Amino acid sequence: MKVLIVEDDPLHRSYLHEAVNAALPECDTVIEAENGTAGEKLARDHKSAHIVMDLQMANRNGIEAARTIWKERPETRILFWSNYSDEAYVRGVSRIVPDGAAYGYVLKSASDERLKLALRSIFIESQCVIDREVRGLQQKSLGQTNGFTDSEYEILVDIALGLTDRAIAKRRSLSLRSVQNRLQQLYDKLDVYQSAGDDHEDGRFNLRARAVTVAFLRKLLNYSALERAEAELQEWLEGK
Amino acid sequence: MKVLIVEDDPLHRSYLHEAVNAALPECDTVIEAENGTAGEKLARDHKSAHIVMDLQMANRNGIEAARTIWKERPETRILFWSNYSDEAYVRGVSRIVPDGAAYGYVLKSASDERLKLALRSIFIESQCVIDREVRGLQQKSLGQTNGFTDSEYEILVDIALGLTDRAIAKRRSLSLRSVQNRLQQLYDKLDVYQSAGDDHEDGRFNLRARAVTVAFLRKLLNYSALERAEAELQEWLEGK
DNA sequence: CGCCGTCTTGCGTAAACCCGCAGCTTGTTG
DNA sequence: CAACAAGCTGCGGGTTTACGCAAGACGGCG
Repeated sequence: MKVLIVEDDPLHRSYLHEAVNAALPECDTVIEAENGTAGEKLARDHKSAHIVMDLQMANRNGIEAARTIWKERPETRILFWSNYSDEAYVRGVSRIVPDGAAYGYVLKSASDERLKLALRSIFIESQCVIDREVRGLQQKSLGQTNGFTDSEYEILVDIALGLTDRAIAKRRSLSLRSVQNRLQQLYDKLDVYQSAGDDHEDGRFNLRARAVTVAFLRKLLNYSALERAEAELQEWLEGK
Repeated sequence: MKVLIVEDDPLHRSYLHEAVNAALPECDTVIEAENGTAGEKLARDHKSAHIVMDLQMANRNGIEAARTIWKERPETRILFWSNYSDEAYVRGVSRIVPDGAAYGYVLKSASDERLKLALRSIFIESQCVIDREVRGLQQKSLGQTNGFTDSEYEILVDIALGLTDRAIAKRRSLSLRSVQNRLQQLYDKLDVYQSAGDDHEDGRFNLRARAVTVAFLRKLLNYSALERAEAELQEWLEGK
């Protein structure tokens, strides 16, 4: 058995290396990549079926890399190992995991024990292992309670990118008014109307900009989500 | 000599611990904190004069912590050790360093050697050591070439927070029109007018929102900068 | 001191945005 | 099938933005 480790940070990389050796005696080879691009290439060359992947790497982030890897070989097992459980990441990951694929999401703050368990469960037993904290987000995100619909999230991204209502309408094939409806829905859920109890009418917010910031502060959005969205936008712009 | 290490990640923390021991034989005690809040407390209790500080920690980030520490004891020497050289961080740090204080900014990607050298230079020789890459940003940021004025940066933050023109005017004691002037200046510098060469008039951007995103993608802003700005905003709102 | 560049401010306009009202299309449920 | 909730869309109007034009204000500088 071969395991590929894709991770920026040399310290974490060698820690992972040890953890893999300790948890998987049946693993005879460990290879390492220090960014997403290299990771993709190695995965292809070695036909890796077992990958431990960091999200958030400078060069090309884990989600991008995982996406192309899964596109080529959907049965690949990937354990995501990340510092954060931002909703943006969680959403990003669950958007790209192929049907029935075995994968995992473990936080870096987890104990050695938990990491090793996750490694065995995913790579040997083909089980999905999702960190409890992350799991919570996923639930909330899928169930509607307090969570955001896909269309709400979509429009959030669109205004975050700086599109006008008209442009959004065109992109999503909606009428202007519908776009604005969704915006209002979004403003509602983000609770963007004034900072709590402040009744001065002068301290008003620009809802559109405020919504984006609030989303950021709540980790609904983060840098990597923006980056991806921007790339998609550019693509769309190309295609007229 | 006593050294205080403030760092989230246990791996990095122990790495730093070793590096300090190796670089500074004159150091007899090393204490560790795993977030900003704990760091501040330990610094106070131990009257630490030598600190290695991570930026970007979950609980309370390094800039906040450094600010309060420096407020109490401005002669404290702090070495910032960070993964990133976002302009937002660099700007954040240089805004809080007291006159004549010895401090350093080293990237985590630097070699062992460089880290050790920096430790000695700052703690023993009271020199400032700024990573070359970071230095570049600082220059650009101070010299006007291609960089952003303080007032431009200020208004960038204000729209990022989601304030209306009117609110900004009030906050910064300007007329509405002046605020809008500065905005235009900002839009200019960020080059927010249409995505390169696209002459379809439909693909237009909402300049205000777009500016924020572009700033984010260029790392002029980041999460921690937003967080701080938001806190300041709330303070201001309190004070009517 | 007069010239000049930078910054501030007011006026005015066209466009974009926020949003209530109301008619329609759907999918769901008893 | 009737009833109802949920989402799409057009209309209309009050606000906010973006920005050209032009008149001061302030700070060098020859």
